Amino acid sequence: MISYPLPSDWPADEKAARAVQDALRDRVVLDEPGPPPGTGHVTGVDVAYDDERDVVAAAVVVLDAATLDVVEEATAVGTVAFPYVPGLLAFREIPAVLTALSGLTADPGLVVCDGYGIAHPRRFGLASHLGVLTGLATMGVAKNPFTFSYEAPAAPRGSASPLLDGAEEVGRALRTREGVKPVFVSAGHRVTLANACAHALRLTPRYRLPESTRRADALCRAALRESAG
DNA sequence: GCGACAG
DNA sequence: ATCTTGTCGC
Repeated sequence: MISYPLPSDWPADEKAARAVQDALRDRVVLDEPGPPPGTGHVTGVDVAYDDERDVVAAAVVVLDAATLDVVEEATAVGTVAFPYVPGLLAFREIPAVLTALSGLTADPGLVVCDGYGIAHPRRFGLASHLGVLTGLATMGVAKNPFTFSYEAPAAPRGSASPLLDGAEEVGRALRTREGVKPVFVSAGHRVTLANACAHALRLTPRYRLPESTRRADALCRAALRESAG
């Protein structure tokens, strides 16, 4: 099994965190198409919190990309080491996520994060950060447009419209269910935006959110409950 | 200065 | 993220 250690220079405050983002953003790879949709593995990642106890639980669920069957799961429980600050989400979630990923035996394949990749104030969101640290292909699927703007995509499933930061397309608003609020897809690392959207559609045969994040969400919540009572 | 703001 | 009852709909 592969180990994904937390960098020794992990920041403790906001100023240092932004400096880390500025130092690593150039390592993001966006010219690789990424794994073909429907092949290999797709891994969902999510994190849950218990603010009262300062506890964080992360879960990673490896799925067979073709059947969406669960191949392997892993969780990690730890202490919250960073507050939620818009734009710095990665520093709150990544420590526990790396520990959970290190518990896997299977190849993660494409990692799908609950949040953003390149669609970020400094173009280095959670998915991109996780990709650079692990070398894995990553993408983000967020439930909200964050600070970006978009025009509602057409009603049919599969319709999409650009997610904009000014005039720059940083991601895409993708309709995964007919007539339902779209999800916001962005490339993280070693994946193309078009390919990321194709993966997102394959992962949503029934619900608005990807099966990968739904599985990971349920698992990290369960892990958090079991860590308490 | 004010409001907005992934999870 | 998390706190929370009922409610509308397939």
